[in-house]
Amino acid sequence: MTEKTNTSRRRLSRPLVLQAAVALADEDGLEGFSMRRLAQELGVVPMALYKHVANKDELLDGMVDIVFGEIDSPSIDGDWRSAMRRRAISARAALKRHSWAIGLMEIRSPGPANLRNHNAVMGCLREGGFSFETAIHAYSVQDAYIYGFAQQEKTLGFQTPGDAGEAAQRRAQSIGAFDDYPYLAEIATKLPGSGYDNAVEFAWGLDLILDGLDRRRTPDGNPTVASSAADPAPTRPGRPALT
Amino acid sequence: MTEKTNTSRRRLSRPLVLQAAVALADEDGLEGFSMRRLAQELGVVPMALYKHVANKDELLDGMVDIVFGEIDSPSIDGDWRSAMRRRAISARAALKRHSWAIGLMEIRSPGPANLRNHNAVMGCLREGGFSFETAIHAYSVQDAYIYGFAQQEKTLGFQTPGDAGEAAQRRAQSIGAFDDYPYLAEIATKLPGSGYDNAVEFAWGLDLILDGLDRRRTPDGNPTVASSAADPAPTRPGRPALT
DNA sequence: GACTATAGGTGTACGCCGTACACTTGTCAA
DNA sequence: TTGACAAGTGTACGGCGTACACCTATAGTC
Repeated sequence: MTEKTNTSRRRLSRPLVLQAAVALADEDGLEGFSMRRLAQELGVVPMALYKHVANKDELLDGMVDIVFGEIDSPSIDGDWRSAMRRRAISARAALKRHSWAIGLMEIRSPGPANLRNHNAVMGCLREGGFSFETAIHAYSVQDAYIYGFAQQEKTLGFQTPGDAGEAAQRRAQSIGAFDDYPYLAEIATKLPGSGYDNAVEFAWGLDLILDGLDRRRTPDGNPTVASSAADPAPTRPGRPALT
Repeated sequence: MTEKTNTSRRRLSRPLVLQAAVALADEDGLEGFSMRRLAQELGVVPMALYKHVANKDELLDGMVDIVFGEIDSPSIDGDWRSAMRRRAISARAALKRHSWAIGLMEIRSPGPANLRNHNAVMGCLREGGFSFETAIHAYSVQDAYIYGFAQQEKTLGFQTPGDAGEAAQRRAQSIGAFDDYPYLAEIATKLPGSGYDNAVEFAWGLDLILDGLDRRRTPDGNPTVASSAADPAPTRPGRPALT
């Protein structure tokens, strides 16, 4: 089970390499992930990989785009709010499945799935009645929250309600910090019984943000950045008029 | 200017090592940062560092806690909202100064400055009238936003309004994606003239979140998690009663 | 079926990395 | 002056990404 478990025989291909790479990172995290480990997993010598990917960075780009491909692309028609909510929740799920990707989603140079998703988000907001400026803001605040939350969730590393409090308690006690930090102590003692759940936590903040966006969506909202009069969304099917 | 510019002579110390490490990471980023480079910068052989830090991980812990120390700790008395706003803005500033720390703030095991800050935030919320459950939510959504925004800002890498549009344009064009992604194209063409500013952007989302928190702060707010009746904050000066 | 071009797998090697372990040396208390 | 001990040194090991030259198995032609 440790050697060449995967994929019958040699004769690699780029998709096969990418897929094996994602699987390996899912298992071992990004620290355990190396070109040499991946090659071994594929039953091949390390340098063989370089016939299919330019280098490790480019490999990571491809892996990240696979994760992007697992995120719901909102449709342009329909309720912007529920579409955004669905996308955010599916993004959190994807990042939970592939938590090695969390630091990378925004760093690697964007692949096709990334571009498609981002275009769809922006389109959904524009067609949902957001001005250009406000759509940019809305985009920014949502993505910051999604990726930031995923990062936190990865760190704290508890998923079941039971674990949550234990983790907090272990942490605080290991520092011996209860006396100096009464409010942290409150967390350590109260969280265990509170039925804390990361999915609920994520939704709470997400809905707070979506509420706020809805409230700022109206065309008479505050244009915080220089903007001209009416700004219609790009013409739908093809390429918009771009001066 | 490349060799032993720093700190006159040998005779290291832990704070000196940490400080030099932060400086080096500020300059070269985390990729360029290695024990060997740091030792060289200090005019010392690599193994000398290990007399003052246990290993690279522990060194990173110390570096991160220095960054935490540069973040405003909110005071417990006074307006919770302005205190939270100040903390968030100072956190963004610190992460901008030390952008290498962005992926690390939540991963490394917490140091004293970290604990102090987190305790102060929780205290500020509790004394500001948030129920325990809501304070946890408030905490989570704020930190996710702050760290997520910092991550995005680091990636996009533009700071001056001028750069912003150029970066977007360069990005989109390098992919040749204009035709397929009209809404991304809109960003690429409109952002340059819009006076985009990361500080404004950050504040927009931050205020959206703080508005939402204020709206949910009232004691009759929705206790999403199991909670008993009245839950007073921990008694102020010393350690609260913890059953 | 034999021949050959070439895509794809191999072997070796280099310079980086973190750090274990045994050593020398500089400093300060007695 | 001495000697203990903290601090800096030198050497070495295994792992990393990957450059470069090499071999080989397949596929298209006759």
